[in-house]
Amino acid sequence: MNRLDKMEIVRLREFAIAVLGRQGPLTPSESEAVRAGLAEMQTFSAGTELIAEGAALDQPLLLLDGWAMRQRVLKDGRRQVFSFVLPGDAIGLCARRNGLAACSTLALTQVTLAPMPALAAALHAGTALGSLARALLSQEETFLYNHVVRLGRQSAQERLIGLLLELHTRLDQVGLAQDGSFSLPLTQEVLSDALGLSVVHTNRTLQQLKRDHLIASQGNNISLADLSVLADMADYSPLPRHR
Amino acid sequence: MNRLDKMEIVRLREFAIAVLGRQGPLTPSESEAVRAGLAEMQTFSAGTELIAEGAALDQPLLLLDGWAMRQRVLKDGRRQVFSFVLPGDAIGLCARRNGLAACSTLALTQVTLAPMPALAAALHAGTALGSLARALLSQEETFLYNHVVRLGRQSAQERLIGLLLELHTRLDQVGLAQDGSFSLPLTQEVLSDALGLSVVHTNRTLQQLKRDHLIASQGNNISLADLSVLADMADYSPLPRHR
DNA sequence: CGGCCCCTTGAAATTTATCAAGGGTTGTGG
DNA sequence: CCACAACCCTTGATAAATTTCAAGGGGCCG
Repeated sequence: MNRLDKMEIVRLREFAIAVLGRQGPLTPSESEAVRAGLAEMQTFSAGTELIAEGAALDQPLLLLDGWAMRQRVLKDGRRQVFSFVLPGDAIGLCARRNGLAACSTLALTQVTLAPMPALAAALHAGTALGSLARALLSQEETFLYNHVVRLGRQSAQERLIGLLLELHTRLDQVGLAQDGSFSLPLTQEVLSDALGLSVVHTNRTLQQLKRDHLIASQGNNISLADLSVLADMADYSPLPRHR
Repeated sequence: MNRLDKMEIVRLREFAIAVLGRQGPLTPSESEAVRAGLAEMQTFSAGTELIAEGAALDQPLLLLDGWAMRQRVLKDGRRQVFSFVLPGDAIGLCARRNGLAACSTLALTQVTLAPMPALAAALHAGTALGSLARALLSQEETFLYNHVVRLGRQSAQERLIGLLLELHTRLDQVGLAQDGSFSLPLTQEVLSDALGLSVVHTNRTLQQLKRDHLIASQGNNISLADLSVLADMADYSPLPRHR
């Protein structure tokens, strides 16, 4: 846990309110509950386990800053990363009573979270916050299905492009991408464990994409050269596939 | 759609009632609703699309007989099978309002289904049927996560064993496996599309398992020789991994 | 009988993993 | 301020897993 300066706290509050209000204005009582949650925001350092596999999902948290991931580790140490949790996403939100976590969630960077029981409360409501809560869950499901397709039926290059495009779409949605580029705080090892590849192969695939001028990077920043070309290469559609 | 003889209808009703009552006795009104649903059972032939990708999930159906699968097809024809739907499972059940199907569901064999709105109604109730409905959904989620691990981090042999063990566990749960053996109405092509392998490789992997006397088959029937040896080979645990 | 579907096989090509090692950067303690 | 460790990225060489291509066989059904 860590101190945030005042400016940062203000920024994160505004971010949260913008994200939660994406589907429409909140009701007064929802607003109140959101405000209360935001007052409790906390910061955790990279590597912290935010939710353990099998834990009860009863206290949704809104991720305000930083990245987290959902993962599982096999007996022999192999690891699979299921998904990434980005700012504006919820952790521990579940549409079922007594839901349990199917995998553990770890902070990938320093993260700031705020308890957001209002999300759970709104889940079955007809309000904008309710739609948002359900949209978060349904996106999560969609992303998992898309990930299965990548792992099961796509080449290394397609997997990588598909994942990068998905991350871009999601970050763009909350204002964290500019013109195809965004901060990607993942080691190649984490990326590999998400994509089901070896680190060496991930490295080479990334380099090939750079050589082909399809992506560029400096430090943690990555930039996707031509979204529509990339989307075509990986059979990627930014929106749910029906529609 | 197809005619069922009377004996078969009786058998399927009893099967449904046993499955739905697995978590405890139903309330009178639930019983009534279940009975009403069962009166409407229908049969569809193999290949029928039971739910289209993007369709509204508002009418849960209980699968009484036969197998179905959830799948998606890429632009170029590659296919990924996400999961199998076995007797006793629900199709079109969703914990969220206005949920949409993330993939399409197809009948793999001739199937018999009964509308079961009582499952949706019970989702947020404290009754035994409510627990069952939630258990069905949470199992489905668990299976999907397990499948991601298979595709991302396991070898062909591990994937195959893991899937066969999962199918065995699930069929055993509803009385459709005897002593490690069960009916497996899947072509090797479907199996391959689930496991993310080529048909040829699936075929060879299966044969190797047979040569090693780990499995045996005749026709659609498969039999798993030693469940604990197999479980060990594929890092498989029949129950949710926590516990 | 012919066609279709599914399973099987061999050979070759391709993709991906593994092994081993070196380089760069960063943070930390001497 | 330097030395060292830890971590991450990179590279080359080799091995292994998996795919692709091509073809043949068997069973089932119209």
